[in-house]
Amino acid sequence: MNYWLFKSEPDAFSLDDLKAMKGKKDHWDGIRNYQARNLMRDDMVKGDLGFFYHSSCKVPGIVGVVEVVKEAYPDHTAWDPEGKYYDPKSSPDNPRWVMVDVKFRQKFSEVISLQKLRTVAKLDGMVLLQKGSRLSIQPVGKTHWDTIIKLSA
DNA sequence: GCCAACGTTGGC
DNA sequence: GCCAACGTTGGC
Repeated sequence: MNYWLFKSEPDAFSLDDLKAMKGKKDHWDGIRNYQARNLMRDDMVKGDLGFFYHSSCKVPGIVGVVEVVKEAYPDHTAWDPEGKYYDPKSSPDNPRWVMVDVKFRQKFSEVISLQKLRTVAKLDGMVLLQKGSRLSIQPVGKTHWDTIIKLSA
């Protein structure tokens, strides 16, 4: 059982958007960073849980929890020349990018803001809080996970 | 909108 | 394989 953090701009795709999807699930497409891809492809398994993080918005922070319900498979949005995630170097024969499916699990009663997270000593070392960190899929340690879940209660 | 930090690209 | 130039991310 692994824990993760999924970053998304709520203007593009929010936790509420996920909740509103059929089956409350969707594919996590558009990842175009090798480190993030490798985490999804190599380490993410069905049943893993992840925080849903809202970035580039008024109050950046963790808004809820999602579950990985399908493991990595080719990201077909890379093959659409009209799409904004098009990558000519990816093809069905040789897919360069992958995605997973995630399902809505929980929305916190209030956002646990980045500002708040920075004040919690137990979260020292969390990838999200490291300077210059902009990885869009991040691993979260169990201790950090539990600490944040407690904060949400 | 600014800008620091980071990843990627491509010439050499 | 180095590294300068460029594009992107994301908090503020």
